[in-house]
Amino acid sequence: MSLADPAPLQPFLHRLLSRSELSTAERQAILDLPFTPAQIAVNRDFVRLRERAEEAFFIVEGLVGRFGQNREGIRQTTAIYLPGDMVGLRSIAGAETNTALQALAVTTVLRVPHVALRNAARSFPALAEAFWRECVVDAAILAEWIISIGRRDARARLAHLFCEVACRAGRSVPASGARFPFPATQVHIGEMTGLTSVHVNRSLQGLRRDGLVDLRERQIHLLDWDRLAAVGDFSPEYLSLECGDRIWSR
Amino acid sequence: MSLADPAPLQPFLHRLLSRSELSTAERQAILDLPFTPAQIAVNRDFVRLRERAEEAFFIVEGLVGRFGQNREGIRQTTAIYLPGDMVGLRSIAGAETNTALQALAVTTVLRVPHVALRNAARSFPALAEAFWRECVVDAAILAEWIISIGRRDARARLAHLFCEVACRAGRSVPASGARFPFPATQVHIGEMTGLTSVHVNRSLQGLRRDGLVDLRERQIHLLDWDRLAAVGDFSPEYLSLECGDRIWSR
DNA sequence: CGTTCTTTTGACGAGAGTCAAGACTGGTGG
DNA sequence: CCACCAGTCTTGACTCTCGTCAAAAGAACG
Repeated sequence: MSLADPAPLQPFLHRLLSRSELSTAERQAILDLPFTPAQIAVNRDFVRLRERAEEAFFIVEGLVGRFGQNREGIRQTTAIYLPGDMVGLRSIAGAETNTALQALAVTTVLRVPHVALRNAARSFPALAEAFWRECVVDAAILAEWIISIGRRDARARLAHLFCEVACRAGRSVPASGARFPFPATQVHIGEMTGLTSVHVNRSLQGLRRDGLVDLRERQIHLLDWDRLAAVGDFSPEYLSLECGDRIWSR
Repeated sequence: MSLADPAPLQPFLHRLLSRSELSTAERQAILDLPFTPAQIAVNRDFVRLRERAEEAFFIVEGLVGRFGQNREGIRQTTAIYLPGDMVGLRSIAGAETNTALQALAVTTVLRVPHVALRNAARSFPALAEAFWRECVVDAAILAEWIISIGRRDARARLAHLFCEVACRAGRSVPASGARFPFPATQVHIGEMTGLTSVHVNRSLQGLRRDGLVDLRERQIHLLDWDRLAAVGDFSPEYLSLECGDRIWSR
C-alpha cells in the first residue's frame, strides 16, 4: 500500500469491520484519524522498556515484536504484529509499561496519536467496543502463546507459530503450498518461542526434512498444512477470523 | 464476605474504582447488576474447553484457573483469579473459545450474566472503558507469564508467581513476613509455571531452604520479600496497583 | 570485496521430565 | 474412635530435550 493512498487507514477500518459492525459516522471517524507515516529500520527498538508511547502504530508493511526481558537481558517476545495490525490499542485504556517494541524487519507504520484514538472511542462507544474486541483477540493469542511455550516442545512450538502467522497473514485458514512473507530471523523466532536460535535452527531443519514447512528468503512456505497443524496442535478458532456468524451483534 | 451482605458486588465496584473514575449513576449500575451466588467444588472444571460461558464470575473466596491444554491433554494454566477478581469480563466483547475454567479450591463466586454486563457497558461508556481497562491489566499479566515461562528457570518462575500473587492479593507490594492464602497444590503450580509437579516440589524446597518463601497450609509465607523479588526478577508496575497518579483520567 | 549478520554444525553440559515408590495428610464412614 | 482411602508431598534413579560455547560457512549489503 502506498502512503499516497487516498485513505491509508482504510485497512484498519477493514480490520475492525471484520469483527465489529460500525455505522457510517463511526467508519468515517476511523478514516479521519490523524496519522504520520514512518519507516522503522530493522532491529530498531522504537519503544523502549518503561517508556510510554504516545501513539499507536498501524503496520503497513514489515513485522513488529513486543518483548520483555529477564534479569540477564535475554529477550522474550510476547506478541508479534503483522501488516494490518494496530499496535498499542491496549494503551488507550491503560498503561503498558513492561514491554517494548522492536522492528523485526524494515517496517512501514502509520503513527496514530493515542489522544485521537481515545477521543474517537469516547465519541463513539461502538468504536470503544471495537477496539476492546481487538484487545480481547490479542489476549486470546497471548494465552495461546503461554500454552505453547509452557507445554509444547520446540517442534510443536514452531509449527504452532507458523500456523498462527499463516492464518493471521491471510485472514483465513491457508492451503498447502501457500507462501507468505515472514521476515523474522531465527534469532527472532527463538525470542518468540522461548528457545535459543541454535535449537530453532535444528528444529526447523526437522520440519523441513519432514516436508511440513520451509523458511526461505524471509518467507514461510507451507508444504503440508494439515500435518503442520497436527504437529503444532493448532486450531484457529481463537483468532476469531470468521466474521459471518458474529455472536456479539449489537 | 457473607452472601447476605447488603451489596455483594461492592468489592467489584471497589476494584473498578481503583483504576477508573465512575459517576454515581455508573457506580449504582454496577451495584444493581443481577447475580447468583454459587459454590464450586475443588478441581471442578466449571467451564469446559470450547464451551461458551453465558456469565462472568466474581470471585468471593477461593481460587480459579483458566487453562488450555496440548494434544496429550497436559494442562497449562494461562491465568489465575483471586478473590476480588472478575473472571470473564473479556467475553463481553468477544468470544473466548480456547480456554476453560477450573476451581483450584473450594470457591465462592457471584455469577453475573454477560448480557447484564454488556447492557451496563452500553448504557454507560465509562463502564465499558473500566471493563476494558481491567482486560488490559489482564493482558499485561499474560505477557509477563510468557516472559516467565519463556525465559526464567524454575526457581525464578516460582518466585515471580508468588510475588505476583502477593501483590494482587494485597493490592499492594507486601512486606517480608506477610502471609496470605494460596490454596493451589503443587500440581496446580506446575500447571501455572509450565513445570512438572515433581520439579515444582524440588524447586520449592530450594526457595524454602534459602529463606525466601514457604508454602504451608495453603498459605504463602513471605520470608524475604526483597530477595524473593530479586530472584523472581519481579517489578510490580505491570499490575497497575497504584491508583494515585492515574494517567488516563477522563 | 571486506564486513556484518545469519545460518549451520559439533561437542558437551545442565535443567527439567519421567517413572516409580514411599510417606504424609485430611476426610469419610463403619 | 479408629481404619481406610484418596489426594498430596517427597525422594531417588535415570533419561532426554534443550542450552552453551565455539567456530565455520553462507548471505546480504554497502
